[in-house]
Amino acid sequence: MGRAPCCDKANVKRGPWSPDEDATLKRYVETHGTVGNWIALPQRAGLRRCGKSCRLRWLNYLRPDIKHGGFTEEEDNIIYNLYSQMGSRWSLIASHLPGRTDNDVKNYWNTRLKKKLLGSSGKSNPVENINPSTHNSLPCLPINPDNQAYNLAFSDPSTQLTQNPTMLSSLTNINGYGLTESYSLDPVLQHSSMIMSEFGSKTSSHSAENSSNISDSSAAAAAACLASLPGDADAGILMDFGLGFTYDCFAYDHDDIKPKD
DNA sequence: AATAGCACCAACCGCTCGCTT
DNA sequence: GAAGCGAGCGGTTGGTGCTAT
Repeated sequence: MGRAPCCDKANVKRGPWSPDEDATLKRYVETHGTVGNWIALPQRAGLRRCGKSCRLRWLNYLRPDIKHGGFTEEEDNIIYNLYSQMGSRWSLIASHLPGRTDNDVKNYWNTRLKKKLLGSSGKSNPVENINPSTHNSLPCLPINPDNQAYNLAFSDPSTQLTQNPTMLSSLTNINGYGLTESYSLDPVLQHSSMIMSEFGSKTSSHSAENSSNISDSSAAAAAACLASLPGDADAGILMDFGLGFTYDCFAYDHDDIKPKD
């Protein structure tokens, strides 16, 4: 048996809200507050609407402190940074933007910011250089003829790589890369990082040439991460070790990053 | 002027979480 | 501990207006 519906769908109105309905809901909430039962609210307020619909209408549109449209550059940057750290946790991201709702931020991201990032000028499309990686699979790094050192930035600053056997084993056995330095606090990104450089043999199966299937969300996360960097880094590698972040680790060319002023 | 395609955004849907009984 | 319920969340859809052809 399925779950009981939250309202009688045959007897509730759907679609856009009329000014009268808005006024009724607003009047009711301003008088009685939002604390309590949203499911019972429409009946008490005299609205033929689903309680969930009332809640959404109030939170996303009628609340007095709501800001609509006109996202600032500063807000864009906050969204970039937070999305790169936590992915599509819209309510959390919105909580850092006074007057913005999760729906607003989500719509703004999906319709504008994502496109802006993936097609950004000046920085090449990170999708070209990043491989998809999945839980417990080996991260994929590009072939690196110049023995380039990569910096690794972790989504969770408290990540203890050396105490995480799965992650450490993966990183030290992939693609001929090796960890050459111990932990430090990255002076640019302000979170823990680790230098890794290439050595030994490489396997072509992990080469950048095979990196065409990156998912949309991973590409967006990578783009957001690159956008948040202060320098000219134009590519990086996302790594997901299943720690609960959109990506757990981000490898990038450290020479591209300029120190903060 | 007509219309096809696109962008935007409000609203809906289904799921999970957490609280209460 | 299990079941029931409401709140909250994120993904998706559909309507509307704008732009290009």
